[in-house]
Amino acid sequence: MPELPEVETTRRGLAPYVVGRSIAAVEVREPRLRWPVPKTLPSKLAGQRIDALERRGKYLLFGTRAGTLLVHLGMSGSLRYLADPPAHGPHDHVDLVLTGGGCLRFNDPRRFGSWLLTSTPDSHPLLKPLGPEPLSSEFTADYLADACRGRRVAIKPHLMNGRIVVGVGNIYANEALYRAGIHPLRAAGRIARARFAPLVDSIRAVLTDALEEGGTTLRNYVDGEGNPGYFRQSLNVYERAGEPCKRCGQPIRERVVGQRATYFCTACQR
DNA sequence: CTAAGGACCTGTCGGC
DNA sequence: TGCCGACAGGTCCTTA
Repeated sequence: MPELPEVETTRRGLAPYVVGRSIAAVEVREPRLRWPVPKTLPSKLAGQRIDALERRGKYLLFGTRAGTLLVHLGMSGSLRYLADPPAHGPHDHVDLVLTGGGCLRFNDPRRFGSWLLTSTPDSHPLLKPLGPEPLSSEFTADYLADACRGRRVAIKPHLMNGRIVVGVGNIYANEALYRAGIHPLRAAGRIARARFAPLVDSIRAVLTDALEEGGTTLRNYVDGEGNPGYFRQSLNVYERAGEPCKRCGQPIRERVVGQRATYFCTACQR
């Protein structure tokens, strides 16, 4: 579910409620997530102050003196701040209870999310291999052109590979390639050099626009305060198979590429 | 090394 | 109405 705009929206919404506050307890009702929630995680975090809430790719990083809590929302996860938490419901797997009332509640029907603790986030095996942040100055046309050189894989799954660039999932890969006029099945290594600047700009623009709308809600996603994202209405191709291209009127096509639904306009994308 | 496919889970929806 | 298969925003791991 959550791609960069949704995770960043969650981070921004939660930060004012949690940064500077202390953890009273971590209540793990269902430890069977993508990886088991470590049994020692609650005792290590109890009593710690949350000094920072940052994001790397689709991971949220809660910094404490005892280590950094890594939270990933997987496909269907959401993390909400509840000032006065009601009784937990289905799929409310973890509560991070703050001193003085309030808690962060993690809900994740499919359990592809994760809660892990590390004292060395920079060298953590899940974070270390990640590529640049797409909204940072590191992500340039030169960088992406290099990262595509000689690759036979289709550009769309290549953009969704976190080692190339982080934060771009299925919705925004489809949307960015539409904006850039690049066919999602084109081999990454067969993209002309001059097309990388517009592609980088398109990726940035899609993510930035989605961020302004609070992300995209298709099913489960809500931000830190429980609000859905409103970018769905701005999608040009995603889940629009058969509907007219907003630019040329041809029907949007759908195909499965790398096991993921892929949407494009054959007239506008080459 | 690269690339492709399976695996992990639950909920929902369309078709018969 | 009920059942079954396909599919859903991610990404690691295995296999070729």
